[in-house]
Amino acid sequence: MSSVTPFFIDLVRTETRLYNAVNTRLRAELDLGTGQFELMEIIDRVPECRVLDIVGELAITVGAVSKAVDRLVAAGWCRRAAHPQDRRSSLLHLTPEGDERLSAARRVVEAELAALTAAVTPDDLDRAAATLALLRAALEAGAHGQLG
Amino acid sequence: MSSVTPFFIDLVRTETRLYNAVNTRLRAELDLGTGQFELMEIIDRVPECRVLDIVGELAITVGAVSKAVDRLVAAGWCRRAAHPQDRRSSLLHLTPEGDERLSAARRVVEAELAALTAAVTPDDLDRAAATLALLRAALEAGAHGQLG
DNA sequence: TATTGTTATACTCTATAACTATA
DNA sequence: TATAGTTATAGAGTATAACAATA
Repeated sequence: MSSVTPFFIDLVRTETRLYNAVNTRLRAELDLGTGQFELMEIIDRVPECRVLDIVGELAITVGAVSKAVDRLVAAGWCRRAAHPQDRRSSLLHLTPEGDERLSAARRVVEAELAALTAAVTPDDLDRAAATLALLRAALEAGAHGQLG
Repeated sequence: MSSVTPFFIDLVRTETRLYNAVNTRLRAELDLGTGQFELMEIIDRVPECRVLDIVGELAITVGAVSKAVDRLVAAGWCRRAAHPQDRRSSLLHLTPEGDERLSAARRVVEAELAALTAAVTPDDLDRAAATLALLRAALEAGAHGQLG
């Protein structure tokens, strides 16, 4: 049987390099980190988004998300609104400025990624994407709310 | 044309979950982090390994590697030896204890990854691995020593 | 009691840069 | 001068856990 560890190592190395490159472009052009971009993507996509929704999707700690939201709020890109049914919780939504920043970031990210992945055929990339999506879904189904 | 961003997001999410799970197992069973495992893998594999060799492979900063090596040395798993030709540099090598720890870690990592990726067929996994390896090589060729 | 989030501590990593020693 | 590595600072991530407010 073949080993899975080399796949893991290539996955980690590729992720690091893509993430770093995207981060550099976003910082230079929009004064935004990749982490902030990911947070804003989720807040924009998930209806009535709460902090724990972000925790579940990013698989990072609730403390880290809470502080990251603080920074988005301080930047003027996000607001916390009172949750009508659950007063422990806040509903997160982007401000108009946040929405504009996110739209611009999406274009930068896509352009940078397209350039970086040009060495691989679209067909191979699509197949790898499908496998990763499947693997991701299986990992999320198995995690049951825990990180990892 | 199809978008590359969803591929990137699935890549990052999958990497995070696999990395977290491996990290949890290594911490619990060997009191070792995944980052330390990666460092020791490189030190073990690269002949006459120097700090900058690790920087080039992991795409993290030289400061982070220098401190990480400090921790490996403090744990008794690695030593710095004087470089015979270049006295600015040290040659890194694992101690016998480090070697044993690495061997044990390899088994834990492979077992954990095999369990986590069971939802994907070996054939699909091999193809995704080949695509990632190709993409990784292209990114490393393009980076020319810079991070990213 | 369990859940949602905030806050605190300590550690690791990030970028950036000053700095030493050597090539 | 350039390179190899160490060290320092500040910001952001990690785990862990105490904590408040609410379900």
